[in-house]
Amino acid sequence: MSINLKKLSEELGLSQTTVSRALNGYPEVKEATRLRVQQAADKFGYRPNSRAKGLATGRAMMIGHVIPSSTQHEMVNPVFGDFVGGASEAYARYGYDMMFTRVQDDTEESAYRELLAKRAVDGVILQGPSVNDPRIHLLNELGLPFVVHGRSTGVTEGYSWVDVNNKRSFERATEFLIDLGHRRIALINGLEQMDFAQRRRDGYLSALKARGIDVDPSLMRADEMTEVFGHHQTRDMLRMEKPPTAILASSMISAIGVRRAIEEAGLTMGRDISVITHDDDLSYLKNGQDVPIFTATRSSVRKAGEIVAEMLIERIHNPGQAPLSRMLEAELVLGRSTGPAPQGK
Amino acid sequence: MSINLKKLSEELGLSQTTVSRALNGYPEVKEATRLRVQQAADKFGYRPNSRAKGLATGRAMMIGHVIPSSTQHEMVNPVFGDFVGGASEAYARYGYDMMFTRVQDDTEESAYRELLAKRAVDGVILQGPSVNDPRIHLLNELGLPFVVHGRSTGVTEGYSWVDVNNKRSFERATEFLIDLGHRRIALINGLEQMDFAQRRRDGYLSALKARGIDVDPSLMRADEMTEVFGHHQTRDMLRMEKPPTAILASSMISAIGVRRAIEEAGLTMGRDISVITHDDDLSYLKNGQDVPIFTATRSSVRKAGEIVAEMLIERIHNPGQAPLSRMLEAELVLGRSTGPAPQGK
DNA sequence: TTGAAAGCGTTACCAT
DNA sequence: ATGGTAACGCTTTCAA
Repeated sequence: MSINLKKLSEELGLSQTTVSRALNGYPEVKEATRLRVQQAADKFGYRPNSRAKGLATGRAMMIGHVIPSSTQHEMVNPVFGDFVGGASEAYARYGYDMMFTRVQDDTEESAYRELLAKRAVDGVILQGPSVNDPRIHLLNELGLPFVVHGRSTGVTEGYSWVDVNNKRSFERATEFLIDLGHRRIALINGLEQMDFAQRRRDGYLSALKARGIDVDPSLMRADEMTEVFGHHQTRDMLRMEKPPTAILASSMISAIGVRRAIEEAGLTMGRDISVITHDDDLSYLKNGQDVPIFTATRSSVRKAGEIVAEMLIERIHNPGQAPLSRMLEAELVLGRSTGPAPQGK
Repeated sequence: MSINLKKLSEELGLSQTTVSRALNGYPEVKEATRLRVQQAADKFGYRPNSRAKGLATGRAMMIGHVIPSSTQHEMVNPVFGDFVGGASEAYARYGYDMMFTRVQDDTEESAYRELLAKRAVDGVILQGPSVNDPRIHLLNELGLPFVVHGRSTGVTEGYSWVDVNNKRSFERATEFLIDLGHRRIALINGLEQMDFAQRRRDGYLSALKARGIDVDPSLMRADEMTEVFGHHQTRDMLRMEKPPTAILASSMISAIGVRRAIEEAGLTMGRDISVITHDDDLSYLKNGQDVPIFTATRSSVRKAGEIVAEMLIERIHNPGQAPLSRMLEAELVLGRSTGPAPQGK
């Protein structure tokens, strides 16, 4: 059996109380004692049992992330990794751990209830909110501290959120393509009920309208952002009478399918057609001659993860405080690369 | 305050003992009683407090994953998501939760010690082993149950592992390119000290040698599998006097950089050059005319995650049992697509 | 078939 | 500045 508080205190000839206090930095313990305790603890590699500590303090020091299996591909989405990477960074700073629970789609609601009932977490982060997301009401009702990454159009009650300005990002990306001379710009978007997808679409439409360009609904495709989806939609659009000359892809993963379809069609990227998408930090390309155009929001997502996590911890520490929110501008990098848009055809 | 065992038992006019037994399926409780207890529990939404339960049973019902921050980009790697997705599926089946701990690179060892000392997890999964990975000895020494995803060449002591046959996969991919007529095949590999990278390289070399093709070291590049890396190496190789006609990329992410560099160079994929990489399930492309060639190992990785998790749980339940191991063949899909390799040039 | 009570390893309150 | 002890919420042993 490993060392515990009782053994450690016996070893030191002190009470458990004093040892505990010394280790937790309580001011009333004599400095000499604290030092002695600290050294003994180090020597024996003592760490308080987290279950016991949690039971005694009532805090789990754990943040929950619930992943519906339909969003399974989300975990595969680099953006998910970026977000989680940022969040875990913040958790580590405050001594929190991060827990993932995978649930069947129809069990998501009970998953939150259980997390709370089991007292397994001190709070949760809500990822990928849909329009009118019912989970927000549920969590408010449960009184489980949470912060949403993104927003949920239609929800009227208060909630804390951190979001990237998706609308503005896609507006700018679209404007950029228009500036390059493109007129037939396709949008490969995420599932329509996802809040971010709506905002991105709004940005796209807003840019087109501002420039007086007709919106062609057949150039707007929305579904789960898989590679297959990107491929099929692009293939179909390239077979149209007037195919798009540029494609704005809502996800790095679906963009892979987009590019595959372009390859298959025998077209050359950047000459016959332009693709613009979320991407890694591509500043390394900036000085290149034939730099592809792109938006770089991945680093913004990472930062969002950090901010969401901090906000959540803040809310856990100060329960009952009014909802907070924070809007982030995406770090956009729009490079010129594709030359003028293909004419006519 | 939420419902707990005490309140529930008072509500029922039974002892905590009986209620606990009823809920945990002990045989000695009368069926009528069990039913009554079960209904009341459902009604009040009672769930045992996981900290208290863990403290009483000595089991955390939690599996740990330690992520060194240098491997941070790993989380962004789709393969990481696939693996974790598979693992969490298995965890859920057995009632385990999944915990991530992010650590500074130099703190990784103490992270495991702490996880054990705090009794925060029942076992851990070791991901991304290097050659001669010191963590294996550490975990054996600590007696913390673990299973390695991958193997570690050079480690002589026993350990449980699940691995995909990386060597054979890359051997077959290389053979396939050779069959298409390619002679100058580049390998964009992961960090040399990673065990999987060595095995992949071995497979690549083995195929070249079997066909009597000279190995050109300048066509072999190895580093962290980022997009930037894939881009830079490809750009450099394309500027060589005798550039490669095919590129075998060890990661989907670096392959994105590879393709970017090819675009920049004004080359057309599948005509001027072929790229083959790990990828999603691309069976959807099978019937296409200009199907790109590829290997599909992502589904294998997912399955590996599931198997690793099951093996770990098995080991947690039966401590002291001899190490187990399991080798998986990657589900390879090698489609013909690129036509003959570019001649001369 | 049921119950009382002793743990599990902490923290925190109340004394001293 | 230190110690005794209750409490946290559950499981499990021992009795009945």
